Amino acid sequence: MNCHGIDLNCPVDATLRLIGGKYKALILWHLISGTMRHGELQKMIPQATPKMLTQQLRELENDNLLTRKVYPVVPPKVEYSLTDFGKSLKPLLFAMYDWGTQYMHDTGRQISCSMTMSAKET
Amino acid sequence: MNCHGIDLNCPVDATLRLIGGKYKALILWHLISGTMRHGELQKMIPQATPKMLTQQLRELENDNLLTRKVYPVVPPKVEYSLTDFGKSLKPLLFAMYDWGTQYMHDTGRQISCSMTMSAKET
DNA sequence: CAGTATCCCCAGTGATACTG
DNA sequence: CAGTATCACTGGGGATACTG
Repeated sequence: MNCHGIDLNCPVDATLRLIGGKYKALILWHLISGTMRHGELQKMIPQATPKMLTQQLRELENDNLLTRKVYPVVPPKVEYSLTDFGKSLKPLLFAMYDWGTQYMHDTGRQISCSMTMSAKET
Repeated sequence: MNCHGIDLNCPVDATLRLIGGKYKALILWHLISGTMRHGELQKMIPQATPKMLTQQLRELENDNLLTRKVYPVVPPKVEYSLTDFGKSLKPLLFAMYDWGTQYMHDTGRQISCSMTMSAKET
């Protein structure tokens, strides 16, 4: 039994169960460049509704891929950051980025969501 | 406009649109080790119903990630293989496999779906 | 701001039966 | 064997309104 009550026997399957959610890889990818607030993530992933974004963030938090830090201030402030476990996904996320970049280049599309290379060094 | 009628601007998003389908990464992963028939894939991905498997295979075919070869024999025989474009996903799929393997190892789970290392050399 | 709480709908999926 | 066709359902996800 895994964290979702289903047998995991294939590593690729296991990976997908953790980061295969609708916006999970995208969220994790954007968090590579650093801590972000809910609203910032919302702007970067506009296709996700606030509800969905929150839901995916909660699942990622439950799976220990990111941490949620709440500041007791008004107005509310919440920051999301990758855990070390989440950071271990960097090679995979960069592989996704690289393949997508190549694909978009080959098909002549613009790339409007880039990533500073400095993040890769961390 | 991309192949599904939605703007693609983030490479990670672009990647997910092509291989983010429910069983797509799994299908592509299993095809790395070579050509496979529908029934073989079905056994390797039992959680997918035949209908779903066919549907995902069609989408992958439409996106030129795999080819479908029909032999005009009785009983029918259909073989699926990765295209060169599909093979370009290998680094990404192996990154998924590697991360999943590490994760399963860390959480003390058995790995019953392995992959011969020979495939990696191709 | 960063969420919850509700309601609601339909598209994705399963189950079943059938066919070239 | 490798599908297609059909029906039925349900729960994932959208829309909206509200709150600490």
